Amino acid sequence: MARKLPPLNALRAFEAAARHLSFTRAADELFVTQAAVSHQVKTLEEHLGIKLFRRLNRALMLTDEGQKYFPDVRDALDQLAQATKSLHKSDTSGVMTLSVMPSFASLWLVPRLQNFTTAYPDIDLRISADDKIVDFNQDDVDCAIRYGLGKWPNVYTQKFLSEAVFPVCSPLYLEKHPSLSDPENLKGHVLLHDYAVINESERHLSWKYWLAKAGIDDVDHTRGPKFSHTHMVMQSCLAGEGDALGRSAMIQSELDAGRLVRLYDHAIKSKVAYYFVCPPNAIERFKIKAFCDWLLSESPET
Amino acid sequence: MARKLPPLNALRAFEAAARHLSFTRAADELFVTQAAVSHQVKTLEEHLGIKLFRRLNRALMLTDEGQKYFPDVRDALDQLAQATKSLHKSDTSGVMTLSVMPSFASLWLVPRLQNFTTAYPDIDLRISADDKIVDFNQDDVDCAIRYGLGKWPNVYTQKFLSEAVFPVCSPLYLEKHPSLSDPENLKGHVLLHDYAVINESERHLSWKYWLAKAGIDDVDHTRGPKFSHTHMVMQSCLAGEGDALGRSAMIQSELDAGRLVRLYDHAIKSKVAYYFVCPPNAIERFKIKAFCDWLLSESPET
DNA sequence: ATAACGGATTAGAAAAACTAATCTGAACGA
DNA sequence: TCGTTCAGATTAGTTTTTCTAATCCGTTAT
Repeated sequence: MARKLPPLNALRAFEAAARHLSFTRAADELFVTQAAVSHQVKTLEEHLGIKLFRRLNRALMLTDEGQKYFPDVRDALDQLAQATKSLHKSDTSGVMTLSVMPSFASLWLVPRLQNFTTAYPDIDLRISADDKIVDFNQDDVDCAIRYGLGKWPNVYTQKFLSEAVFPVCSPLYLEKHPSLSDPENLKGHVLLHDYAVINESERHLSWKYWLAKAGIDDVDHTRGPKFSHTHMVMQSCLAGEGDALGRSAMIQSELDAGRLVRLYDHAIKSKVAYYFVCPPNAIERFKIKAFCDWLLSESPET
Repeated sequence: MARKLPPLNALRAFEAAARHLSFTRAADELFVTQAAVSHQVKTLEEHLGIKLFRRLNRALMLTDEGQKYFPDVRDALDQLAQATKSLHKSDTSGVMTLSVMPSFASLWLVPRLQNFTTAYPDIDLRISADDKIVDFNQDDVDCAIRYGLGKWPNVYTQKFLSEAVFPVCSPLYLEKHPSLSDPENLKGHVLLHDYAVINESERHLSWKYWLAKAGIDDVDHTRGPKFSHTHMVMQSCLAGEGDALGRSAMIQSELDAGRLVRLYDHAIKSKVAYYFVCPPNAIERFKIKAFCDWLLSESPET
């Protein structure tokens, strides 16, 4: 095909200058100096071999040729702007892929998801439940939910849910075990562990950390069954097999339903929280923005 | 208004890549490397926050969003290309200003001009008869005819008429004066001078130079009336008042009509000639090209 | 006269674009 | 299963373009 196009940035300058009939005002619009516009227009005129403006003493006017050229250029640029806007604003339908940790997906997200799909029936949300941190450049994913401190480079970040950690157990278990009015009583309890909690950033989810924070040093934090995933820990706990460290975000519905009860008020309010992340400009997109807004609306914190 | 446009050059790269479904082939079309296209597309995708391509192992395909964006971008760029082409090719009407030396205008150009205006009735040719050399950046002139060696910077140059210089007189004058079979006889003649001929590049138009070239050293080249313009010299000569140095380009019609006769065969074929000049790319314009072509067609040399 | 306006010009700084070289991962072929 | 090819990604450094700051110039308004 090999289209022959003039310098496109120069066209933009020309269009603005023609619209304003002033290099100075065009420069303001484009956030550059008057000199820049002057250069660009000159470049264009030289490229075309056609004078587009008649520079008068105090005014600027289009030559016949400029007069003829301007509407076409304006319309074409309008079309580009329009197409770009549509791309951002009106992608109200189609696939949107979200990457999320499996535990969060099953315990928090999925139970609430119906609200979203009802509100936006045209958005085909795909959940990619995976513990690895996605690279938006690499993986075919539009946005993600991440758990951490909110410091990730090169992404738009929006915190939507913070988390407190405290011991919970089933009412059944509570009946059968020593009073828990005092944390010391934990000595006689079965502690359920999530052994996926290994790295530093998640140590606040371990009994060791929680007991230390609570000032309890005579309970053996290594005792009790260990599970590979949070939801297995919770299943065990719901079944009345012991005490688990509950993450507020994950167990709210269980607490509400009375299937779990909270022991003591002492909670570790962690700095770690749940964040919505997406590529820096993707938040402009209708779908992405809609989902992010929905997350915030589902959060008890907003 | 403040239109919000993505990086335009990146759009061009995207369009080509989408059309070819290959960065490599797009790069070929745009005369850049594959890496450049890759960069540009990435820039665009980051700017938009939207992935436009799905990079597969061996193939490239558009994402849903890219699919939607592409036709709009293609059409807009087409429109720009079209508008630009129109500007160049189909400005078959309207004003076109030509700068030309007054002498050449009256003696060569104007007599022939009817042929041009008949062929292109929609082109409104304005003749700006002026001896100064125009600056296309400064003066509101589309093209010019210049007399010289054809070495002007920053302009498109097309030689269309070279010039020989030789003595002429009117038949009347010839009758009344000594035989002119021999250049020596010029001694008894009246020499008509063009005193506008002052600078080096025009010395070949002076009797002094011509006589020297003809190997005649016993004729006083300072004798005779002096006129400020070529056409005054010619008027005097036509009136039978003396011998003038005729410039072939200017007097062809007088010779043809028998109003002037040529003396001797000895002519100075000068390196100086008549050139059509215009801004470098202006020759792409229909009007300009048409005029230049017409000049060439009017020249006896083509 | 003189200030103000609006564009042009110039030189140099900043930013964008491009290239060359290399890497990657998948598919193809023997 | 190894090596080759293909197409895009990446990286670092260069080149080109674009932009700015400062100043100039001609005109107009006060």
